[in-house]
Amino acid sequence: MPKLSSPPTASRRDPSETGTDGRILESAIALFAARGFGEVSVREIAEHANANPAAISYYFGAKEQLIKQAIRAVIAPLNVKRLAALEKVTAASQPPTVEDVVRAMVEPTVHASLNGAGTEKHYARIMLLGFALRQPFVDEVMAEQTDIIVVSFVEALAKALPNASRASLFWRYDFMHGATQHILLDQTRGHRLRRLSAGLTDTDSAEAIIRELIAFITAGMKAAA
Amino acid sequence: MPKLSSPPTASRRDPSETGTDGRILESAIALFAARGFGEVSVREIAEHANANPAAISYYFGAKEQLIKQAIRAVIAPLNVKRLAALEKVTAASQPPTVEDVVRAMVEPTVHASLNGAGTEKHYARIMLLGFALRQPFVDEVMAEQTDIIVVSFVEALAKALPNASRASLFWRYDFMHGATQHILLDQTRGHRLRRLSAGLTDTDSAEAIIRELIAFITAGMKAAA
DNA sequence: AATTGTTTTATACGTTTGTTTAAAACAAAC
DNA sequence: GTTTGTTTTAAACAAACGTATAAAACAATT
Repeated sequence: MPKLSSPPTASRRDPSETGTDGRILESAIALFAARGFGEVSVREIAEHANANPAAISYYFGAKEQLIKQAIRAVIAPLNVKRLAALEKVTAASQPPTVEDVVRAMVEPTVHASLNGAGTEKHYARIMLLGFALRQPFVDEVMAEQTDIIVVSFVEALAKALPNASRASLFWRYDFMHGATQHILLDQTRGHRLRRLSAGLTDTDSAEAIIRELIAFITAGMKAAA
Repeated sequence: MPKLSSPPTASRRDPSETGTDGRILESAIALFAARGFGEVSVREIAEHANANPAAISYYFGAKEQLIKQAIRAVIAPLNVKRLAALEKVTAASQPPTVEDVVRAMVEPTVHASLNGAGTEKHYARIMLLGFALRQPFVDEVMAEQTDIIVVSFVEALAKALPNASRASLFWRYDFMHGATQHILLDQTRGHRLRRLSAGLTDTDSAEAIIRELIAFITAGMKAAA
């Protein structure tokens, strides 16, 4: 158990400043993303981080805490970008267009997953695993990280589509999320869509994904009820 | 290892005819869906099925084979329904509408997940877990079960949208899949969307989900390139 | 140089894991 | 009723798991 006085992790802010705890967290994220939470052992993480297994207990306590921190570390910075992009289009005197709002969600998400440096690029996989592992402690951190985003974007969509019902906007937000999330997994799943389409879909190209997603989702958002 | 002469599993067709192997498979599916492949032990499955742990080895060999059979048993019958629904709308003399094709995908999928009897109702979770667990033997069975569906539906979409590019249709098929898949998980994730929308979205209602999905996806499919 | 607080290490504990073995129980055929 | 083939069982295997312990190494302060 970590010392109660001045927990080392809480004080450090940037995990890329390679202290032992930062190395552990980065290794955990990379290995989790590649193979899954339950499929990676703390020993493997420690080895990958050039650290001792006991150092994980020292800095993070139990494995559950490490998983929570990993989810947080990947999603939180992306949320900052999404909310910043959203504010940029909603702060204007004119109400935003549907495409503006959709872009504020899609662009940061796709760029992080495909071109992101560091832990950002593991967003899609970590998100998927967070949805897959159905345990209370995961639900907690997932809700903590994603609830605000849903509400903020639905509000912005309501400004862009004043005649749409609130219910429709919640449904369609979820469809947007699902479509975006799923296409971003193609890269890590052996480019299944690219293979099936005989190369017609370049699922490594952030620009292509963004273009196609925005066209599809924007039209879907505008659909009649 | 099972006897090589006349393997017991291969000869039985309906897993609900409660032989020991059928009970094991059903228990495995239910437990896997609830908690994940790696998080459920063969001992738990055996106990839930009122069987001996060794019976799993006897009928299925290794745990990997049991996982493969579980994925197959859940997805295969649903694929039959989807292809039947698709054939019904493409067999006519007139080309199908976009909505026809979308409905042929959405309706069987949603009904299976929400109103399905037996193992069908675990479709969304098993599908998610199949995508989450990135191992060669899982990729194999997932491809085996889903590749034909992609190709068939993209072909049908091409008939409904003769002016759309093939590339667009592949992209949008994937978006359709992602949106459908994700909304079906809300039920098993504590009704997160329903909670955030303060009850405006009834994610237990197959009719509501189908209606909203079809409106959104059909509009997305028709979007200009 | 000695002291204090923090970090890292080697080692071990008790469980649980997937799988195997060989014997027992059962069923069917003659 | 004995034989033959199949199914089920109890018991055990080695390996891997998460975590704890206590000593060593290190760093900072006086």
